[in-house]
Order: sequence, then C-alpha cells, then structure tokens
Amino acid sequence: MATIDDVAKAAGVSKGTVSSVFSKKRPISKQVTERVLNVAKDMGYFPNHVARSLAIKKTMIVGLKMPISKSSNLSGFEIQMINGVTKECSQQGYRVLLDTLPEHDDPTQFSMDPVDGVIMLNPRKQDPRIERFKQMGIPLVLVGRPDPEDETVSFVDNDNRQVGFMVGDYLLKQGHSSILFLNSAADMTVAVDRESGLAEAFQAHGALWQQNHVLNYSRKLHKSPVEYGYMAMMEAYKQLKYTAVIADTDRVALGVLRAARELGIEVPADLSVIALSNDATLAQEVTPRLTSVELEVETLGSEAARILLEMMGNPDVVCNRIVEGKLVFRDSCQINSTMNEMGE
Amino acid sequence: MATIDDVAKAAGVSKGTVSSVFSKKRPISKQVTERVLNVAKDMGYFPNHVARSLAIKKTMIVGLKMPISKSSNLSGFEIQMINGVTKECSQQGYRVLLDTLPEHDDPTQFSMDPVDGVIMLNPRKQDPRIERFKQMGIPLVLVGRPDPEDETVSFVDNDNRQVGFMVGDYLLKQGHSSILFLNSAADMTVAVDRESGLAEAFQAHGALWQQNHVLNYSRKLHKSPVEYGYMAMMEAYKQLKYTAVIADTDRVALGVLRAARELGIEVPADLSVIALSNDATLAQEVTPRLTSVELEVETLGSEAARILLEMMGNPDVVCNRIVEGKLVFRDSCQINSTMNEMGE
DNA sequence: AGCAATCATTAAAGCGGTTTAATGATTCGG
DNA sequence: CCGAATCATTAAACCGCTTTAATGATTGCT
Repeated sequence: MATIDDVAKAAGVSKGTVSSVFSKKRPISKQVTERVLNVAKDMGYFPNHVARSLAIKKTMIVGLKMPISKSSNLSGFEIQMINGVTKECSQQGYRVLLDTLPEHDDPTQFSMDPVDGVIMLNPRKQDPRIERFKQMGIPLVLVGRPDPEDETVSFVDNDNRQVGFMVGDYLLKQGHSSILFLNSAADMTVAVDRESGLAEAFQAHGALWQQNHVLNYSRKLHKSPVEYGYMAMMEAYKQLKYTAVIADTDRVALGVLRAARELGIEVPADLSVIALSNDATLAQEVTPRLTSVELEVETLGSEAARILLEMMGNPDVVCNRIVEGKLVFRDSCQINSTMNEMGE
Repeated sequence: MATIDDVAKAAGVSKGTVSSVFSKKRPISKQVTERVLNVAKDMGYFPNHVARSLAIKKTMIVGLKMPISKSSNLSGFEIQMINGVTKECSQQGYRVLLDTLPEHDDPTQFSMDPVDGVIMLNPRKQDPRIERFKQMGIPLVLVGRPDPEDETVSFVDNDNRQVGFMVGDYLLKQGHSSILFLNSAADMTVAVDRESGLAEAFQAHGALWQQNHVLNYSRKLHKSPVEYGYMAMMEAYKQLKYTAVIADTDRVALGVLRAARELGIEVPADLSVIALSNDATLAQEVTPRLTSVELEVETLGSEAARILLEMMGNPDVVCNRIVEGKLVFRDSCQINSTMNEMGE
C-alpha cells in the first residue's frame, strides 16, 4: 500500500498538502489538488483510516456491546436493537461495531476500543464495565436500567413494571385468575421488573399472587425460545389448567401455541395468549394473530443511538428515555364483556 | 486519558516495558509487571486500540459491507447473514463492523477502513469496490457471485439456478401449470439465476414458460416484503387463478397467505405456496407451516467468515463455496400422487 | 577473579496520518 | 516601489503504541 509520504514525494509536495487535498480542511489550489489526486490514483493510494483516527482521535464508529453465547443466534431483541441503532447511526455517518466478544477477566486485556461511543445491552448488576467506560472517557448509553441506580449514566429502557402491570391488569379484568407467566431469564432486570409489575396488578385487583405461576427461561434447560414456550406450556398445563399465558416474546408464544394445538386447547376460546412482543411482523402473521405488548425495541435502539451521538458532541450530558409498552389487541386473547376490541 | 508514556514515567520504566507488560510479547519480571499494573490501574490506563492497530497493522475487525436504505429495516437475509458472520468471527476473536454507509462517489472519500478483511453483500455488476479492495490489499469475500465472473475473487453463494429449478420441477411434478413467481428485485443476480432455473424446469417438463408469471419486488412499489406478497397476490390472482405461488422469502409468503385468506382461497387445497426461505422459525410456526427451500443463509455467512479468516492468515488464496438449497416439505403445498411426504 | 553468555530493560525509530508555526510567493494600496 | 496583508505550501512535532538494536546487570564457568 502506498502511503501519504509516497504520494507526497511522487507529486512533489509535502505530506501536509496531500493530507489537505484528501481531508479538504484547508484549501489547496486547483492545479495541485488535481496533480495530487492523479498521482494518488496511479499509485493506488487510499488514506489509512486507523492512522487518521489516531491523529484526530475520532473513529466515526459506535460500539454495540452485546454478549452472545457461542452457539446461539441473535435474539429478536438483539436484531431489533441492531436495526434501530444502525439506522440512526448510518444516517449520521457513523458505523456500528458489533462487539460480541465475551469479556475477559484479565485486566491487561481491556483496551480502549476504536469507537467514539458505546451502547451496551443488558448491563449486569454492578456492572464493572460502566465504571471502565467512565474512566476511559467514552460516552456510554445503556439499554436497560443501571442497577444499582446511577444518576450519571444515560440509558434507555422499557417501563417494564408498567408492562407487567398492564398485561396483568388486562387479563384480570378479563376474568382470568390462573395466569401463567413465561418470563425471561431470572437474572435480568427486565424479568424482575415485569414480574413485580404483574404482582402489583394482582394486588390492585385483590387477587392472590402466586409466584409459582412464573417460570423463567434458562439457556441450559431450553434449546430455543420456541422450545421454552412449548416445553413450559406442556409441563405447566399438567399442573394447572391455566386460562391465560403471558409469553416473554413472540417466539415463546409460538411455542405455547404449538403446545396448545397438541393439547387440543383452543386459542383464544380456552386459553388466552399474550406476547411481550419484539417482532411485530411475526405477531401479526401467525394464526391466531398474537395479542401482544408492543415494546418498540427498535425505537429503543434508535433512541439509544440518538442520545449517544448527542453525548459525543456534548460531553457530560446525561439523558434517559423510558419507552412505554402498548397493548395491541389481536386474536389470541378472549375478549370479555367490558373491553372493546380496538384493532391494531 | 493516561497514555503508555504516563504510566511508564510513573512506574519508572520505559514505554517498551509497559507495552510488554500489556501485550505479554516479551517476558517481564514479576516485580516490574506488578508495579506497572498497579500504576496503570491507579491512573486508569487502558491501551489504545487505535494506536495499537496502527503499529501492528491489524485491527481484529472484519467489515461487513451491506448497503441499507435509509428508511427500511434489515431484511431476514441480512439478519441471518449477520448471525452467521458474527458467530464465526467472535469464535475466532474478531469483531464485526457493520458498514451500512452508502458509497460515496467522491474518490477522496474512499479510505482504507479499520478492518483486516471484508465480507461484501450483494455485489453489483462490475462492482468497482472489488477492484478497490484488491488495490488496498484487503482480503475480500463476496456473498453472491461476482458478475462478470472473476477467478481471483472469493465468494459464497446459493446455487440459485438449482433453487429455481428445484421448486419449478417440484411444482410441475405436482401437476401445477399456472405458477406465480414473486421474485426479488430484478437487478439482483439471485433473481436472474432463480428465474432462469425455473424456466429450465419448465423446459425440462415440456411446459410453456411464460415470463409474465414472474413479478419482481421493488422498493418503490412495495412497502415491505409482506406487503409485496399481499399486493402482488391480490393483483395477480385477478388475472389468472394460479394454483401455486413461489414466494421470494418467508415474509413474502406471509403476505400471500393473508391475501389468500381474504380471497377465500384454501392453502394448500386451492393454492400451493412455497417460500424460498431465510427464516426457518417463521416458516415452521405459521399456519399452515410453509413448505420452503431452506437457503441456509446463516451457513453462507459463517462460511464467508471462515474463508475470509483463512485468507487473512494466508493471502492470495481464493476460495468459493456454493450452498445448495434443500426442499423442506411442510403444509403449504398440496401433495399429489407420486411424491411422498418426507417431513422434517 | 575474569570473561562469555544470558537476561531484563531501554532508547529510538517506526506505523500513517494531522496540525501548527514558519516560510515563500503574490497581491495590493499608498 | 516598498511594506503590509493575503495566500498556498512546508517542515516538524505529534497522536499512542510496537519493536529492534543496544545497554547494563546477572549469572555461570574456568
């Protein structure tokens, strides 16, 4: 590869001039510009992004940190997230670095990544990475609330207690009392928040809240979200003839629907199914179409990106955005008495 | 941010020593190591990835070039691709840079990106980028065949003529003659190849091949793949009572199914639907479950990554991999006479 | 003790750009 | 025609790390 020096020499100018020709930061006379460009073309010269980044301390890259287990695929959530983040970033001329590498615990392995800012998915409790990014002076936006609370860190999140409360309230109003909740993995804040919201709904209705009606997804036990929905439903239904089930995602709901089919349970006649959705298309096109809570994960993603880009221009702003879930009535829940169907 | 110099000074050693402590490329005595590490921790020092990359000419990042229209989302294909590429790369310690930025035509804007290799989706005809990567000496793997043919460039692709032929052959054997093909965008090589494969199948069966039974997706006309399937089916069925339709993707097939429902057409009794699938879950969980051609896009992605990583270690190897499509029989095609259901 | 061999550490030269202060060349008004 | 102002260009320092060749400090051997 030809370097800027080679081009400068061949064109009979200094590297500073060549630099200016390419970066356009300083005006260069038409003749010189042309000469340099021609030489560069002939030599097959392209400015080196890394060297440039080092000099200007900017990469025009946003990091998206999401742990990914070796074997399994990106979840619907992650995909929606990538979607939202990428869309916003590319509009502003930024690219996205998918950082799926597992964290090393060797402190010599931490490095200041080639990114101007970071969006971090699923922060863990007391996540040490948060502190590290602060030290590095790299703008950070979390997706999911920081735990413990931290006023100094930006984040976007669903209002997961509201989500839990809303579906609980809705189902209880429909007269359901034995409700199965196929929750996500137990150690996630979303799981905790949604469950507590649901419990609150029971309380508000003066209904008995029983924790054993909540199941948790586990990577070890369940091969895939669909399998989780299927297996959990098959098992749980043996114990108790639930009349409603809340599924953590559309795909979990698909598993439930399959189980229901096999068990000869009519949806929604005998069983109402409601999905905490992250894939609108899927929810809409399944039969029966899934009544669901629209989580707007993509909005979450683009908001995270927007906030991050904002922070990058204007350091030490902190900002967070809570996105409410919206109930979308479709065909997988039985509609009783009081409620009106509201369509999509 | 503290730099390596600061740490060296504070620890009373040279930068070379600090460098070795972090990179572990040269043994450093236990005492010195410890002292340096402590100082580094106190000062909040983290090695700068960009500077490091510049020095060692390696970024441990793989670029994934995929044009993305400003407004629209990642397609199922792209998602599967990201999945496959990411999985393979992260296993080998590489990260993935999503390069969704539209190409500039200003030659001063081309830069040698901070990547060790590139996977490029949907290369266009005579794609000038291919030549550019060669000049830069950056290993490149295409997803989709190069057009015109080029012996010097690695690529992975489905055998799209085979795919077209296979579904055509299958449907014709089932006795269908009026077959609608909802193909992808006309300017893509996949569209061309699949159509020609299909035409070949007609020829092989001595059936009349009519090009007007092929429709093409267009970003301008169709809001989404689902809409494409829906609209195209609604329109086309007015002209002719097709007995089979080949949908470009699962999502297109969903649109077709919806149209069929609205038109009162029974699937598969009155209409066989077959999807050139890129989302196995979706195909399996829809009612009726979609008979489809499994394209194994994810395999394509991880193969592309594998080849690329290989090339990065061992320059000037060229390699390509053609992945055959497999027919997966489910419930959306009517089974006639001769064929046996093979299940999944 | 004396000399070679071994080992940890260092100084300095890259990597390929950007940027600042200085230098020439040109223009311009008086 | 001269000095000031304007403009394009350059030389050199810098960004933060790696690496090579050189330097001391130890060790081993006779």
